[in-house]
Amino acid sequence: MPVAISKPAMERLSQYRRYLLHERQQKRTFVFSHQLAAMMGITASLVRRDIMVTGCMGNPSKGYRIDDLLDAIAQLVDTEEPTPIILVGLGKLGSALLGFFRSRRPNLRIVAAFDTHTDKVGRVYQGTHCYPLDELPATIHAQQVKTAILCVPSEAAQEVADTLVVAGITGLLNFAPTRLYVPANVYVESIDLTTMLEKTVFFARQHDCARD
Amino acid sequence: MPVAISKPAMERLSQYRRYLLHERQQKRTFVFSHQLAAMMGITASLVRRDIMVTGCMGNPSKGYRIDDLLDAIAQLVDTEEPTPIILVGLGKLGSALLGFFRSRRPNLRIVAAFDTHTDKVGRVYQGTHCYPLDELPATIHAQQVKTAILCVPSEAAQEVADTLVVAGITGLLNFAPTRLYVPANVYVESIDLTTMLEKTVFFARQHDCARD
DNA sequence: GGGTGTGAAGCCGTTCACAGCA
DNA sequence: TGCTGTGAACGGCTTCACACCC
Repeated sequence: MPVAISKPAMERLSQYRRYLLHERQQKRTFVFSHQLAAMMGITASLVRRDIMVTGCMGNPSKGYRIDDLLDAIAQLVDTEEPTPIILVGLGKLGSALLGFFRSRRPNLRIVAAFDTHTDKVGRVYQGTHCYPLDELPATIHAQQVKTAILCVPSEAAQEVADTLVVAGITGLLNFAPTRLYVPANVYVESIDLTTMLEKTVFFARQHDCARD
Repeated sequence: MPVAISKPAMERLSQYRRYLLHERQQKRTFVFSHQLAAMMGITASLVRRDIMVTGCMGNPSKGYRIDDLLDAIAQLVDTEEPTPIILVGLGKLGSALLGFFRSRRPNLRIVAAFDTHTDKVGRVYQGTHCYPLDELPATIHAQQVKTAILCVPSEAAQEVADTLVVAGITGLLNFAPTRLYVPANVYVESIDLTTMLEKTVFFARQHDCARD
């Protein structure tokens, strides 16, 4: 672990990259921190702080070289080879996510999908093969998979998570609205869609009241 | 706005509720703060702090009455009538979300979906009718919708968001990987799935290195 | 004794402020 | 002059610590 990166900083780096890639396509070669800040809706200091952890150096009159930034971010957050990922649970949400993640970052490849339903097993969804759950450990070992996306119903989530952890998964992106109990050496990122919607509704109402 | 609730507190209240509803189904009538804390993976003090803002009072020997808590949370975060919500963008992700949110909180009803593709308009997805985009303002006004879920491609997101805001939307749950520029009286909650996956991959690797 | 309610302290991410530099 | 790099200050959320109560 070369440098410690906080979770919010990590999220921002991922988003800087998206913007930088876009800018590079426009043949631009330099950016100022305040430009990144403006498009992210944050302060320029924060951008510079984030860039500090990448070790990238800017130039007071030109700003940061986009290629340097992209390399630095890639070196910090990516591996050399594409990272294999698996997805468990091919319900509506699961297969939508398969499609969503396909064709985003080419370095993040969903190499296999898993489901219990026998009618799904063997078929191909969004270009990804579906296997039965009991092939999980073999696939994880064979491809050295470390990250899994979990889209199974809440009731099954903990059990599947246990299987994944035993098989060697150390990172879980969890869409089931349940807390997962995992060992300390496993990272869980939960996206609780219902909670997010309730939160949006709540603040929508609050903002509505506050309007003049 | 009776009490100020921070964003993290709001998320936790939504999650307490899920657990409390589950407990009530098991015929349990009281909980201690440390029980809620254990299942959320947080400290008991934090739970008590959150409960403080609801105005609910506990009993040192019994804990909190579950019905009281549920009422207090509902009063704080819900409206009396079901809240109407619209969803824009019926791609794979959009229709998966329609299905996901249907049958979750009955008080949050997705009353209509919208898309530009003429072959989708007029059809029914997951029990929800799909309308063309130009009917957005009429529907928002007619049903007094304040919250919208945005699942359109990045390129279209800002334009659609502008339309929504003009029509009176004050809360946006955005799945497009772009920052949205909106007036200060509009709340935006963005779920950046690609960033979340990158984040998970990054910390998965870090945790993997740190294991003994 | 064990749990609640809450002032006070702590922590960590963000912002400020400014020296250094092109 | 205007931007970068960064120590110092700030602020808000979380945790500590403890009085009070059953």
